[in-house]
Amino acid sequence: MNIGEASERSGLPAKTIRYYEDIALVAPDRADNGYRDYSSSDVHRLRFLSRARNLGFSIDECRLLLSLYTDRNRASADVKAMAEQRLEEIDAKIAELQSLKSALQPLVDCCHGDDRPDCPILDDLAGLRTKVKHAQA
Amino acid sequence: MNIGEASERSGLPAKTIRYYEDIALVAPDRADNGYRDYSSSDVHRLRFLSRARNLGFSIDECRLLLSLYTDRNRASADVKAMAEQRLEEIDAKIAELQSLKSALQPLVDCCHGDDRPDCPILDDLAGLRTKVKHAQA
DNA sequence: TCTTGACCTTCCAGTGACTGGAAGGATTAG
DNA sequence: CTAATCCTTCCAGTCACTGGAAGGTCAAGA
Repeated sequence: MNIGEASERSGLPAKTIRYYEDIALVAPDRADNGYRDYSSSDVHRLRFLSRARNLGFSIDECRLLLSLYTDRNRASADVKAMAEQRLEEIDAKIAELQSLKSALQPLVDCCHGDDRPDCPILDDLAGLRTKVKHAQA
Repeated sequence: MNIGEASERSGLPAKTIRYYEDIALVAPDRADNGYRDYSSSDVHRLRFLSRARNLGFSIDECRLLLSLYTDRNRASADVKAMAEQRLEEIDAKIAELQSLKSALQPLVDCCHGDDRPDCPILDDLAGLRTKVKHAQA
């Protein structure tokens, strides 16, 4: 099948599929007219990539996951370790965002947000640490 | 002061400071020897940038925040709106990561993670939807 | 048969916000 | 005098695409 159909079936944009070929994640055949010709196992591979990317695995991790996937002797421990690391990264990112939020929220809460010029958010950015009233829940 | 000291005082790497000059966020003087010469208000600006970046504002948002900061007539509403949008982005990102986590966690939980080859994580990536036992809390 | 439009190809450049490194000049300490 | 440290500019690389230009191919309709 042509790249358009492979794109539809895998859910990946054609541009992305060509890019994945550039970096050797897929290797479709070529038809006589020069068009790429995808087999259903190519599409399978693309769907695998799509899912793994959606779970936040990097391209290099995807490459490794693919090689583990096609290696009938791999140990599930290898995959589990990668997934656990992903989970840790996710947790770290969530924690970071929550601390960001707890820094920004009180500033927003105590900025009156009208057409007067004084603004505790800018004051904070400028390093003028004014007392921030804790917002009532 | 030279860039090294400005870097120390602002907490930004010298590379970053030069980059900020490239994109016109700061404009230090030049000494006779060609070295950049930072005033304390330059450093103030850099610290402002550092704080805003740490809160996750983009470079363009920082540019806007700086211009609002130096505009004595700005309305605090403008700044508040930007900060509120940031908060929304943060919330959206947290939600996304949590949904990622809830997709990945059960796979990790039910992967035995030993040297046997069968692995529910890879099965899921491959589209083989095996039943995932809900982990006991 | 011609033409239109959808599809495909390659290649180049841009994204955001830096970061690394090379090559070379200036300054300072010993 | 020399070595180390600092500074300069400029170029390239990061990550994972994405946009666009220029042009070839194909299928359907008038």
